[in-house]
Amino acid sequence: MPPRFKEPYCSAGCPVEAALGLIGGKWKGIALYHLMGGTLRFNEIRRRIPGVTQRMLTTQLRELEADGLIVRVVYPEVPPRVEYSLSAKGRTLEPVIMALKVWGETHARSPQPQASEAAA
Amino acid sequence: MPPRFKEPYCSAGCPVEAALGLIGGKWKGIALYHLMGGTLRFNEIRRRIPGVTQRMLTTQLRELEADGLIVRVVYPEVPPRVEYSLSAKGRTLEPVIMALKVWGETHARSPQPQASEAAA
DNA sequence: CATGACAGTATCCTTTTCGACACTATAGGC
DNA sequence: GCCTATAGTGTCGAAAAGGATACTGTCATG
Repeated sequence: MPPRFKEPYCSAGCPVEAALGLIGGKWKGIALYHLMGGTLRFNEIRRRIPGVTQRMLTTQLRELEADGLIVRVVYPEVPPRVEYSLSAKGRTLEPVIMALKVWGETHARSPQPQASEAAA
Repeated sequence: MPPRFKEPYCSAGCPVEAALGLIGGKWKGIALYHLMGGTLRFNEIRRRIPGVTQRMLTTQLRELEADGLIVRVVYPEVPPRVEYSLSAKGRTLEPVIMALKVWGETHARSPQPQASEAAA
């Protein structure tokens, strides 16, 4: 849980930090983004996010659930099946995530994911 | 500097994390927010953000500067005068910050600053 | 002369976050 | 019997972020 706002230390800019506190986890943005495409199982999300470990993904998803942004449904089957989807509150985040995404695509292409096509 | 995206580990959700990496510092959101109101001196920002230390504010502002989001102008005067303002790139963040702010105001009133009016 | 404002630095420390790895339990395929 | 897949948990350690405090140097004020 992000310990961002323990006290009402800030005046007007605070909601910004509050929102950031909820979606600021390292993998939360991507997870939410993928869930915007619809319900996904745990390993489906995991496969969509190369580099994340189970433990990390579990943690992040649980925090999102605790914050009421996603819904976690466990089917008492074997092998286990757990489905994640956005909650109503989570869906209200779509414009925010999209604003972040559009801005990132336009202005933050820092991680330029090519190191070999400089001259290609 | 936020070491968020060292490798191109993610596909489509990545710009979201990239954007988050730039504005995700603890005080960056508020600082940017206040700078949207116009140019401010160091201590003016500081006074607008109760709870931040010089060191933290310096760090965050320098990172924002390094990321090209704000402009820092030093006037070779005595006593020193340093003015901070949004860069052109920083101004493109306004809709993002505002989306965050609106969402936070609407959905993230978590820090409900009361703990004694439960039965009152 | 002492103090405060300005805009920081330097040093140290604590908290938080992130990540690697091993482990659970069951079922199905070979 | 062994391996894989499912969705995790537990433990440990490293790294990063955040924070407390003290210090710089000059000028104006009292």
